Amino acid sequence: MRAGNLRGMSEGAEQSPVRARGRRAARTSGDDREQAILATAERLLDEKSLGAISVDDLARGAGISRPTFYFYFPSKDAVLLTLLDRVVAEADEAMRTVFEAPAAGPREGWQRALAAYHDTFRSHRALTVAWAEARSTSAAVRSLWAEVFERWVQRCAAAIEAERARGAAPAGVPARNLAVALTSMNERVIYASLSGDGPALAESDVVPVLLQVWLTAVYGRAPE
Amino acid sequence: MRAGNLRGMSEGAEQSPVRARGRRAARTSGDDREQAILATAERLLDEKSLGAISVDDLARGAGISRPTFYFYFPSKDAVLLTLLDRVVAEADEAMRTVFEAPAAGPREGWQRALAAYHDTFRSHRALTVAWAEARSTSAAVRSLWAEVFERWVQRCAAAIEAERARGAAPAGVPARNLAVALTSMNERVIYASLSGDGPALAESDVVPVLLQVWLTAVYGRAPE
DNA sequence: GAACGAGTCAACGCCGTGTCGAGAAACGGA
DNA sequence: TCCGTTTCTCGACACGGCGTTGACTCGTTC
Repeated sequence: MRAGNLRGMSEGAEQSPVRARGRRAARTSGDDREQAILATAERLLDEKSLGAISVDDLARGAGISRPTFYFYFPSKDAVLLTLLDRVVAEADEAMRTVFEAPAAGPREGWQRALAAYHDTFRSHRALTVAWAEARSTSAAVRSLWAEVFERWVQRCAAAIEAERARGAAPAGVPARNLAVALTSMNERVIYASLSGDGPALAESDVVPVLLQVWLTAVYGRAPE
Repeated sequence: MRAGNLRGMSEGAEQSPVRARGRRAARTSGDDREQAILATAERLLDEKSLGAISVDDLARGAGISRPTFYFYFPSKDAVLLTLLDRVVAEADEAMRTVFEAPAAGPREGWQRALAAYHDTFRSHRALTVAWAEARSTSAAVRSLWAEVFERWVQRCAAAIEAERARGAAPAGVPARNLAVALTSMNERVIYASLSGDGPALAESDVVPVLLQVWLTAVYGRAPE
């Protein structure tokens, strides 16, 4: 009895589901179904919100019955989590790239980081919106988000501290607090521009505006 | 047949539910029930999330049966919306007060505005968290939020423009875009600190950090 | 060809929502 | 005082989503 990949219970590593133990992964029709479910989920998310998608929709879309769905995934959230793992990997990779590449100057560097953040989520609009939606209902989704957020905050806080250390940025509130506030801004502004609900910035305005706020917050000074 | 107050359908004004048409509001046991429902909702929200509260919980808490609940409110969301109307009124009042009172200086003024924003939502923690949660499931809730957000943005954008006009703040990205980004930051940072999920600022750090970002973003300059 | 595991699904139980229609309770007039 | 109207109440229902159970098929392996 395949337990599905266990997203949804116990957080943690759990990279690839140990799959293909047998020499040649004999008869993998099961994997096809699993992929079909994931593909269906991604397709349906382009059309409707996560809440409007039922397990039955996913099963039908993958050409199986509802109980069979549960053979592959323990819940709808687990499907989302599996999909999100890809996005998270991509986001982490983008972050690594950006923070390790040498920048021509501060403006260049922060600009690139913000653009990377924006691009990553913009290129997975539907998933990003579903992610935010599921945060209120699933602790696992919430904590996956918290991990990603935390990694960005740490990178940014470290970068701010480095700028302060070399005398390029003035001291002020703790670097970590600054990073938390600014990263929160990124998150909310980008989400609003992707989901299109309420007053939001046009996509082309997002990075310039965020950049201005980041630069002044990190390097600028208040009046008096 | 009382239609309940019609929160949940057709947005709009709809201040007080036209109640008490009869000379003396003869026999208002109905109002008592309605208040009981609202009070129950507020009490339960302190204990559990909106999603974990069923219509049955609200009905039982108010001492009535589930069908009777529907005599007073068309849905659970409508109860929340009614509760939120109070918070919105309070937030608008706080905003009006803050923006109309003369400030000793820029720092004073913005500090007061941020504190007002923070205080308003902090004093209704449970409702604020429920509000955010319901935004993903109810269009009415979403649009109520958008209205409040928009009013703050307009006030702040106007204030920024005034500062620019009198030469105190440099030109840069459009004032409205700046206001949208900064207000988004407020929203997200305050929500995170109230809901306590994921990495968040301590409540006492919220206003100082936000203030630093606002001041530098409005008045400061980027390097080069 | 028996035993096994992977895969499949009809049928079930549970819980939440919202509605319908039959009443009880209070009032306002004739 | 009775009678109609309005207000209010709820038992019973229909529906839909979730997750589980138990039996059944079908290849593979020994």
